[in-house]
Amino acid sequence: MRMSDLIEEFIKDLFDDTEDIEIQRNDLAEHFNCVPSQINYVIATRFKPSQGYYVESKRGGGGCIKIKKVNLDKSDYFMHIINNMQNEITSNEVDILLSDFLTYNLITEKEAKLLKVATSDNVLTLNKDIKDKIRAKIFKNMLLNII
Amino acid sequence: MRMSDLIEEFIKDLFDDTEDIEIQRNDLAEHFNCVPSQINYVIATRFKPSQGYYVESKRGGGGCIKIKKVNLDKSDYFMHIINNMQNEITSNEVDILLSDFLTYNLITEKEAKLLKVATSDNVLTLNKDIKDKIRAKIFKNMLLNII
DNA sequence: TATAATAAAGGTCAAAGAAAGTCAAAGTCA
DNA sequence: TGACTTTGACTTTCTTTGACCTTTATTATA
Repeated sequence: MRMSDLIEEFIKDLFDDTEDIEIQRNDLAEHFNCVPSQINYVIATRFKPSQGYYVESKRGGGGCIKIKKVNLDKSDYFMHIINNMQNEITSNEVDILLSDFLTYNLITEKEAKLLKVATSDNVLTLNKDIKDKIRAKIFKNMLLNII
Repeated sequence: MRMSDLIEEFIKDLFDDTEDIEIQRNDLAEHFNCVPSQINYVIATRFKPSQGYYVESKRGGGGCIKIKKVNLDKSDYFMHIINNMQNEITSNEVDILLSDFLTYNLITEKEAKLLKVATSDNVLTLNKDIKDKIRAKIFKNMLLNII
């Protein structure tokens, strides 16, 4: 499994029953035996606002990275995601959203599978720019129907 | 025997008792001493939706190709539909199929709705010729995952 | 005490690496 | 000859790594 996926999982496990966590970049990097900037990569790709996370950090001695999960009720959460989604989305981003939805039991496995399939790269054989737009449309519209 | 046939056989043997497998293109190519793109050829020609397979992949470090096998015996009717569908379909034709599926209780209302949304004209804002092709792909692949 | 130096975080960005995808030319074989 | 197969150069996507930068806190010093 990919290092970045492990780190992502690790961080998500920290949200046990709180919605606010704090990590130290260097410690985490050491724990995973990777360069510190990899933590930034994971946060940048897996904890974006459009995925329902807010991140803030502080440098200097005692610095840290705080990640906050927006925790709304089901339909608000979806609306948040839908509203904050750009009008394009990559299949990677879809994967991450789906895994979040599943984690919080917002959708069923079957629905996740259908969302995934309908928006997958193998199915949407189009140029990248237009593909990501169509994907976003399909995704949003399907989501609206699942709510 | 042809290389492609050997590779096909090899992959099919991986479906031992699971219906989901994962391969690494480069490893497989190395194993068979062929160029990596030959794996794509095998997948493209022997693991099509009409043959009951759903494929997805991911690039980059730790990337892989996942193939899912659909059990056809149970769903002759679906396979018949998938097999006989041209590689393009209009939204009207989708409607007709969906209403048939519902009539015979092959899918749920919810699934029908999702199929409809994901393939609707409003969502697939593309030129007609390409639109009907993409629609067919989405439809087939979603169906495979509903079976 | 105010200031300067140092240490201790975290941030950025681009290059390198690791997969898989595409496409068309060349080869094979019935 | 025409359909299928093999090959390889080139592309795209995603991840990993590292050198260098900025911000903040602490400590030493005039």
